[in-house]
This record gives sequence, C-alpha cells and structure tokens, in this order.
Amino acid sequence: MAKRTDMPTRTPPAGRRTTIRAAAAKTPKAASAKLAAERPAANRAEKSAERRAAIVAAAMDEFIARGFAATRLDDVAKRAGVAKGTLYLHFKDKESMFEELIRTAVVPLIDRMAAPPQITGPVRDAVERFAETFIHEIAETRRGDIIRLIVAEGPRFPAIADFYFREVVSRGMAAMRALIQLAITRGEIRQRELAQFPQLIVAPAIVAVIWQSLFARHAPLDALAMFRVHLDLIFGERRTA
Amino acid sequence: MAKRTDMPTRTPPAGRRTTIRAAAAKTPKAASAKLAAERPAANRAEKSAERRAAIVAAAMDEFIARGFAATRLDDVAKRAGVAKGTLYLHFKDKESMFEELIRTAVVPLIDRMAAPPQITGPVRDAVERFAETFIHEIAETRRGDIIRLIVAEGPRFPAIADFYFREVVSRGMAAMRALIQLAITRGEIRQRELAQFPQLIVAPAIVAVIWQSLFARHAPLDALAMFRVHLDLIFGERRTA
Amino acid sequence: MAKRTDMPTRTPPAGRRTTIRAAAAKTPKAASAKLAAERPAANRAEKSAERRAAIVAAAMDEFIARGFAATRLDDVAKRAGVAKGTLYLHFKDKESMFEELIRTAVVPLIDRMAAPPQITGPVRDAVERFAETFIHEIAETRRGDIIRLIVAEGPRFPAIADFYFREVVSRGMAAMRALIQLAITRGEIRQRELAQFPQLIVAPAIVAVIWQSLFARHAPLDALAMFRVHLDLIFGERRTA
Amino acid sequence: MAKRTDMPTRTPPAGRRTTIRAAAAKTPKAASAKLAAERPAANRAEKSAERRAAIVAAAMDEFIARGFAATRLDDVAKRAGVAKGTLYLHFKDKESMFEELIRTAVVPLIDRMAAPPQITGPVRDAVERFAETFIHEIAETRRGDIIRLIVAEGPRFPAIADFYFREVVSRGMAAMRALIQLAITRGEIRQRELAQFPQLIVAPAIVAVIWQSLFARHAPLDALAMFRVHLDLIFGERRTA
DNA sequence: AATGAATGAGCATTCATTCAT
DNA sequence: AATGAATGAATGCTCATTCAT
Repeated sequence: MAKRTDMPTRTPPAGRRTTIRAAAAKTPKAASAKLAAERPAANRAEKSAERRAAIVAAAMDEFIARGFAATRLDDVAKRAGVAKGTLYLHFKDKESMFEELIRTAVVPLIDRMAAPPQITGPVRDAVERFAETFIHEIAETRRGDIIRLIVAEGPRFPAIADFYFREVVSRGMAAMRALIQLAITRGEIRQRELAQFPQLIVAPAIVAVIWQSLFARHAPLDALAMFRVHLDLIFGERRTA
Repeated sequence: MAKRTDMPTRTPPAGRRTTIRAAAAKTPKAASAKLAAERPAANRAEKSAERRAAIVAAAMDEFIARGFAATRLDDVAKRAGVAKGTLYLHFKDKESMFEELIRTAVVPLIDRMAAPPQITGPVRDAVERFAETFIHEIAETRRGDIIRLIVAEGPRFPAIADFYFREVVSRGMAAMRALIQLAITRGEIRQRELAQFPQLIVAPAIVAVIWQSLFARHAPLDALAMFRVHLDLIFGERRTA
Repeated sequence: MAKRTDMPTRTPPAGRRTTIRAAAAKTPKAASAKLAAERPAANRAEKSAERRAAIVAAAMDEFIARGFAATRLDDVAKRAGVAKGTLYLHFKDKESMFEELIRTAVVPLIDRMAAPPQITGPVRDAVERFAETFIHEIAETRRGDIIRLIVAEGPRFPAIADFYFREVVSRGMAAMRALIQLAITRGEIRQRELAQFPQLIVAPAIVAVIWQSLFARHAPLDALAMFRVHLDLIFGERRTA
Repeated sequence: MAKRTDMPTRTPPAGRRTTIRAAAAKTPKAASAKLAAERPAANRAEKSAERRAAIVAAAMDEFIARGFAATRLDDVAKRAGVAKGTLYLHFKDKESMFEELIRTAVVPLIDRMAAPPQITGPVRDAVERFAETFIHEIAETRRGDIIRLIVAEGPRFPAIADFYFREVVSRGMAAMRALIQLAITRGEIRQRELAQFPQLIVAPAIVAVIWQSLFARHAPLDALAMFRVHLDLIFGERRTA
C-alpha cells in the first residue's frame, strides 16, 4: 500500500505504515515513568489532566501530519505514551476527538483576535503589530498547521467549519472592519470600499500560512516583509521607518 | 476530456463517512449503459480513452468530496460506471491515481497562466481580465476545489506539492512579477517592493477559493468585487469606469 | 439477600446491544448513597455481605437479560452501585461469577423440590399444590428466567449443567418417581409406565416457563389451567371441583 | 448444498476460548482446494451458492456451539474455508447473519409441520408418526440445537422469536388443535379441555430436545418411548401393539 | 480488456482484568 | 476494602488489491 510519505515539517513520523510494524514502542510505562519523573507529585486529577494533555498534543501532531482519515489512533496512543483504551476515557470516538481538538486549538486564536487592539497611534501601527503577532505566533508555529487542517477537513466536518467561522472568522472580520473604518475616518485609508472586504487585510497572512506548509522548502517566504508591503498598499507608502 | 463535462460547481458530498453509508448508486450497469448510448460506436482505443476519462472525472469528484484517505475506490468505480478492477487497468494504485489526477487537473490552470497576457492597454486591465478569468473559471468551479485539495493533501504528497510549485506557482509568480515590473515601469504601480512579493497580487483570489468552499453558506463572497477593490489598492483609485 | 428483593417479573432489557448503547445509569454514587442511607449502621462484615448481595442481584438481572457473553461487568457494577474493581473482591472472574450465581439462584429451587410433599390426601392434590407453587414462584417470576438461562448457557458451562442435573433434576425426578409410584399403588394412576418417565409430569411446567419468556406477548398462557388439564390426563377426569 | 451434510449430533467446540487461542487452522486455501477437488467444475453462480452454503453451515455450527455473542466471525470464516471479508459479501453483519440463518434453518421445521398429517386410521397413529418423525429428524439431529438456540437467544432477538412464533409455533398449535378436535369427535380423546392447550401434546418433545443437549451424558433419554407413554395418557392405554 | 468475487491486512472500538491510590 | 483509571488483547468490519473467468 501507500508509501506514507514524509511530512515536510514538524512531527517526526510515528511509525512505518504498511510494511514494517513500527518497532512498537512497547513502553507506555517508560513514557509515563518519564512523566512522573518530571514532576514531583501529582494527585489523581492532575495526572488525568496531564494524560489528557499528552493525548491532545499527540493527536494534534498526528492529525496535522496525516489528516483525519489517515490518522491511526494506535499512533496517537503510542505518541502520547498511553494505551489505546485510554483514549476512550477522554474522547467518545475519533471524530469527537478531532472536533474537540480543533476547538481547543482554536481558542488561542480567538484570544488573539479578541484582544482589543490598542489604538494609541496610527491604525497602521496597530495592524502592523497585529500582523507581527499573527505571523510569529501562528504562521510560524504549529498553529498555522491548524488553520491548514481546518481548510483541509472543513468540508468534511461542517461542525468545525461552522465553529471556526463563528468564533474566529466572523469575529476577526468584524474587528478588521472596525479598524478599517477608524482608519478611513482618520484619513489613513482612502479606499472606502475596503471596509466591505476586510478579508483583503488578512489575505496575505493566510497565503503565508499556506505557503509555509507547502512551499517553504522550495522558496522560503519572509511573511513579515510581505505583509509590510501589503500595508503600504493599503495605507500608502511606508513612512521612512 | 469530455463526457461528464463541466459540473460547474461543487459536488454535493455523497454522505458523511463515519456515520452514514453513502447512498452508493447501485447502478454501474445503468451508468455504463448510458455511456454506451451516448455515442453510436467507438473503436477499442476510443472506448478505453472514454473509460479513462470517466474514471478521472469520477475520481476527481470523490477525492474533492472526501480527500485522499477517505475516498473509496469502490465509490469511484461506481460513479465511473466501471468495475473496480478496471481502475487498475488505468492506474497502478490509489496513490498514483491521485497524483496523476492532480497533474491532469492542473494542466488547465497551467494553460491559463501560460497564456501570454495581452497587454494592449493598461496593465491593470490585463490583470483585471486575468482575475475575471481566474475567478469565473477557477474560484467558481470545481477547479477551485482542486486548489483546496492540493492545500489539503500537499503535505502528504510532496511530489504533488513539488509539481504544483514547479508548474503553476513558480511560473505564475514569474508572470506576475513581469507584469508588476511592467506596471512599475509604466508608472501604473508606485509600490516598487511589490515586485518582490507577487503573491500579494493573487492572495485575494486564493482566499476567495478557500472562502467559497468553507464559508459560502455562512456568508457568500463576491470574489470579483473584492478583487477589484484589491486592484484599486495596487493601482490606485479605480478609474471612473 | 434483601434490598432489591422483589422485582417480581422480567427485567426490561437495558437496550439492544449491537445497535444502541444501554442508557447506562451514570449514578453509581447515587446508588451506593441510597444503600448507605437505608440502614443506619453496619459493621464491616454486614456491609460486605450487603454489597455481595447487591452484586449478585445485579449480575442476575444482567445475565438474564443478555446472556453470559453479552453481559458487561461494567453494567453489573453500575447496577449494583459498586466500582468495577469491587466485583473482583467477591468473584474471581466473570465466569466464576456466573457459575456461583447460578448455583446460588438454584438453591431456592432445590429447597422447593426437597420440601417433602405433604401427602395428606390424594396424590393428585399434592402434585397440584406442587405445581401451583412452581408456577407461582418460578414460572411467573424471575426464577423462571434462570431456568431459561441454564438452558441457554448450559452447553457452554458443563459445570453448571452438571450441578443443575445433580442438585435439581435428578432429585426432582426421584421425588416425582416416588409420587408416581405411590399414586400407582393407591390406584390413582393407572399408567404404570409413567414411573419410568417422571419428566412427563413436569414437561408442561418447563414448556410454560419457555413460553412465557418467548411468546408471552404473542399469546399469553394460563400455565396453571394448562397444568390442571395435564393432571386430568394423568389422574383421570378432574373431580367436580 | 451438501458437504458437511448431516453431522447428526453436537459439534465439538472449535477452540478453547478464554485461555488458549484455537490452533487456528491457517488453511483456508487448503480447504477451498478440497472444495474444488470435490466437484468437477462450477460456474460463478454455483460457486457463490456453494460458498454461501459453506458459510451458513459453519455459522450454524458456531452459533449453536457458542451462542450469538460468543461466536467469532473469524472462526466462522475459518470453518467455512473463506476469508473474513467474504462473509460480508453474503451477509450485512453478524446480526443479520444470525437472523437469516435461523430463518433458513427453520424452514425445514415448517415443512414438517405443514405436511398435512395423513389421517388414514386412528388419530393416535397420526400423532405417533408425527412424533417419530419429529424425534428422529429434530430431537436427535442438529435441528434440535436450533430450537435450543432460539430459546437461548430469542429474548435478545425479538424478530426471531416473532418469526418463529408466526411460522412454526402458531401453525403447529393450529394443526395440533385440529387433530385434537378430530380425535375428540371420534371419541379417541375424552379430555375435551385438551383442545385449549395443544402445547400439552408437544411438551414432551420439547423437553426431550432440551434434555438431549443438557443432560444426555448424565442420563440418556429414550425420547420415543417417553412419547409413547405420553400418548397413552392422552388416548388411553396403548392398544396391544 | 473488463469484471467483481475473494482476500486479508488494517483499524476503530470494546471490555475483562489489574493495580496504584 | 474499595475505587476507577489504565491496560491491551480481542473482535467486528472495511477496503485496496488481486486474479480467475
């Protein structure tokens, strides 16, 4: 069967798929021992939360690397250092695991969006700061992969697309629109129609995220520099920085 | 190519996988009968080409609707009106089917990009015409789904990402850069740095494609109108059309 | 013993297994709380005996409703209001739980059989009284289900079939045979060969038990009336009651 | 049809369950080779029917030996000499396999019941002939096990209990009642109330079936002799045969 | 070439049993 | 003693791939 190509970025492959059964880390004990060693003590609830966190992290890695359908819960369990059955103590099934995972992972994005942008100086500065944050913390981290994951699986998981639209996209659009209108009022932006398409502001960031996961090795992209040029288009020539 | 030509927009998903069994058209016979009826007679080679085209079209629909891993060749065969074994007369295995498919599907995109843009008037007009074409023929058709498919599966199919980068992206970028430089030379664009990031030109088109498949039902997007505002940012306020 | 004493008739099945997840009372805590509340205090041994009784009752319900293989110890524990591990403080494993259970449940049957039938008047009266008891206390109660359970699982649990044969069947047959012979001696029964097949006396009772659990809803059966007709066949026309 | 035709009595269990994994006859190939050898040639449809018959026979053996829940489809496949997937070409899932199996197996019983009893002489002779047939062909063969299987699984498969009641029990009862009434009319039976409980006629046969599968090794039962005594009770002392 | 029945490795999920707390 | 989280072998079912017809 499939060769199971290697993922270009993060996550080391959790096992060879078709031919060779992964050398089957028969060492959940070892793994949990390691966990135990790391931390001085932990009561029942803490340990459970820890395990859950390990599962979440492992599942995220696998789902990002392989997509929903191709991810094997066996691999998730191995990577998390737990037995297969343990997954089911925390999640009803693979599908809910995926959906809950995405929701959880999206929360930091929401927090970013929700942080009321501090408009102390020009709007452009606020947008630029926002973009810096986004690019550093999302486009260049695993969170960017989550966005790609949503793009990839969204059509098969309408609940996820809905959730993402509601919690992130529509809120982000509203915030962008407010910023744009403020900038128009202040005369920083002359293009009044821009308020109708706040997507235009973030489009380069989205493209950067996609570019990083698909083409980074062919042609690295300086996302931040690109975004600054983009801002120049919107706000007019860059001030002599 | 022909046969099930255009199916101009998204295929309705044939069923959620995990829970509901797809309503699996139980009529391969019927389908192939229809095929046979369409054309009076056909020699061996023609029939084979026809079958292959049917398979390609069917596979495209299924891969778009479900992604690589979740697509069942059974469904592809059913939809194409052929037996399962027949698929293997045309493709080595599921993986090569997928890869060849993408390559095939990407050719029209290449052709679009390769068509030397007619610069008879302002560069902006050329770009606008290009965008109109792109949006009509890609963002609003099934071809847009192919782009999403590449985004979704690219990391698992580096060969495809490579191919796509080489054949479409890098060529498109080069063409864009040339246009930008021409426009800068002519004074249509003042932002000189834009030439370094031709991605900025197409970013809204990419975002439109993604938006359509994820959020169209929440908030339809007038991709063309958006793109025109985008062009105003780049080329300056729209001429009084 | 007590506690959930009565449950006089069939337990409603907790859910079809393959398709629907049982509505799994999520309240072991609540249940055991109730237990604790019922009785002011209890020393260690008493509490243990109580728990064991609760487990036995719960297990009986589940085994009757689902059979051995399909019964989940999780459900038994939940129904008994104890933790899963507690089951193993009382029983070695599922199999011994089942076997001990049956043995326990069969004891009342034995007691019934062993009670020396009071022959104060005609043998027929004794047999009729016996049948009344059997039908009221067995065929029409959960104990009848135990007989069906033995029929169902006997071939897979030879130890149980052996035990049941030894403790109930052979003793019952002997008692029946004695009664028959007494009746023959007294001239109440003319059919001498009946003594060779004491099964014939109880056959209608067995059939009644099976009928109740399989066909009661299609066609209710008046077991006692049937048995009286049966006695008429054996002892001759019923006296003008 | 044939092959493992008659297997007149109980099947030896196909493997120890809990402790030892069955020595796993890894020889489906061998088995099907044997099949092929037995028969000169066979077209597609014939082979399919043959396979299905093999599956049906194997499944029957396993279900009888272990009950529904404890039967492993792996074992069924092994015994039938086919691959696991093949089972699913013939049956939707384990549950429908079981239900269809029972239905199929019950047909011969129906045929027996439906055969209009030839009343050429005394009714008693007709009943006696019926009983002989029943005991030879059912109580003493694997068909008896099917009755036990229905008793065992009926409560978990209401559809089966319904079917069995409708197709066998109610029809059999009606036939019995007609015979009884004829006998009453002719003066062969004096007990008029017997017509209300035709179950009484067959009760010893049912008991014999159960006895055979549970207690045969403890105390063999001459079912036919027992039934003759039973008939004497109903029709009066046996004629000097 | 075309078919589709057959295969069997693969995988999600369940559940008896154990054991640290 | 009691708990219930954790385990992992077991099992129903799927589906890419093969191959006899």
